[in-house]
Amino acid sequence: MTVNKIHTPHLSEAVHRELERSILDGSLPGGEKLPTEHALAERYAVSRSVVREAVARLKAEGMVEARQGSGTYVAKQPRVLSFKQQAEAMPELKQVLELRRIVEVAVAGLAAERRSEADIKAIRASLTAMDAALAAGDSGAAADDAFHEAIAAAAKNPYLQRVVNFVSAQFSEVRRLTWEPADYPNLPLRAQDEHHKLFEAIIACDVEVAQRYAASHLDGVGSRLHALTGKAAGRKKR
Amino acid sequence: MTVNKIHTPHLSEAVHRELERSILDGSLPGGEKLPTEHALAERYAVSRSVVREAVARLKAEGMVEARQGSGTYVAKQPRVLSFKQQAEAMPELKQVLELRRIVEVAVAGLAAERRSEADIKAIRASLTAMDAALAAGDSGAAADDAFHEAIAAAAKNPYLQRVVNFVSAQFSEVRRLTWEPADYPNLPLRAQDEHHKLFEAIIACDVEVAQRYAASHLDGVGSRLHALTGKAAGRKKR
DNA sequence: GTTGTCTGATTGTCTGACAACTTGCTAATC
DNA sequence: GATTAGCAAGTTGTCAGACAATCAGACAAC
Repeated sequence: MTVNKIHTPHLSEAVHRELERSILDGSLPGGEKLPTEHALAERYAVSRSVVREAVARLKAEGMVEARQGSGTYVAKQPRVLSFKQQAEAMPELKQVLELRRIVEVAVAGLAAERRSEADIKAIRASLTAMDAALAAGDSGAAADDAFHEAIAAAAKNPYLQRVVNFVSAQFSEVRRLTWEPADYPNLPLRAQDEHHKLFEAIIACDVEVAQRYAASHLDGVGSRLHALTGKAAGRKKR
Repeated sequence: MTVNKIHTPHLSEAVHRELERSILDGSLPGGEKLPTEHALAERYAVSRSVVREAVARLKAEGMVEARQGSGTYVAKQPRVLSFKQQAEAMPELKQVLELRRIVEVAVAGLAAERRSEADIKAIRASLTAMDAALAAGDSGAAADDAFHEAIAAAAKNPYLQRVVNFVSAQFSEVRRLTWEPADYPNLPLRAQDEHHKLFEAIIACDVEVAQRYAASHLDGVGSRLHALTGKAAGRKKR
């Protein structure tokens, strides 16, 4: 039994995605009434059941609210959106980075304060994996992910962990590019140096130094993001 | 047209809630197979459509994954849960408070740095509403909510705003208790004093002072939480 | 042990019907 | 003219049954 098997696309998922896109791109603004189930079923050439299931998903996400006899309305101010949805709605990495910096600097300090031997072991393993990737000219993006996750786990606060995991996920593309050896030969080296210093501070239970290196590392991420953005734009013109 | 009208309970929502509870309380652990739609329909004495809609909601939340021909399984490691779901899974307010403190202190500084006249106006309105509630012996909980939201808006970062809104929502019960005049006559006064000082710092664009007052206020929230927890436990025994 | 086929089980979709609820229009009343 | 009550039409919520699509396990053949 493998729960993670790739599932096939279904109509209800496709309709859900389409409606979600319409809401997020502003075609269907907050408070607006969705077309009736009957109309949506016609538009997408599916049965009403499929539409209802797609709408049930939107309800679960708090994106719409249905009133029996009246219609289904886009939530006026979706209060509780998942981070995933927010990222899709607002792909502003610099703003994510700001959140990331605030949280990960604090997390680094807490990790230095609360880390166990097991935490150290996990962080070291990811660091070692990154070193190996560097030496082999491979991508260490996955190990880089694991590094940040391990530090967040060392902070011993699941809420902080989730925020870190979320912001980390938004940066997975940047991280992947950063680790492309052919494209940016020096970037992983610099980031890895910062990783090592952060790790030493966490081992040493030095809260302030850990925070300082985390801040420096995140600032480095910021400037690398800037560099990547510029270079990616340049490539697009070609 | 009022989008925020309280909606009537529906079967699909009740089944969704039940299943969600089973998953969150561990009765249905990660990777486990849900009963079949047919079985669930029998158990809850509803039609299969109702079950399907409830399950569609769970799918949207990433809590389950369905495999046609096999069954529906609890997600092994829900990676992207909404903050709401996380709160329900981990009702540890002290840990939420830690996240809250980290983020709201930073947000206070950013608000002092970035606030516009409109932001000031909004913050002042909520502060005024809290003053009025105090004078009238009413609950200022809603205005208290608005106060924190307005400050988060002044930080001009939607991600931070969402985190603040989320952690604020987790504290709505504490806030409500804090504003119960009969129960804790001095608590709102002390919190309001802190609100005013924070506001003055934001007006003055004084980042450090704003952060200091925010930190102090959040520490106050922490000790009030401790007091409320103790008192609430005491009341339960009676 | 591996591959192919078949069967039964389960989810996904469709259709039609009726219940429950909302909204707007019209008639009656003041 | 303003207000209220009743009703029809429209819309969502639920039910039931049928069939399509997919999966997992059993068993046979190699």
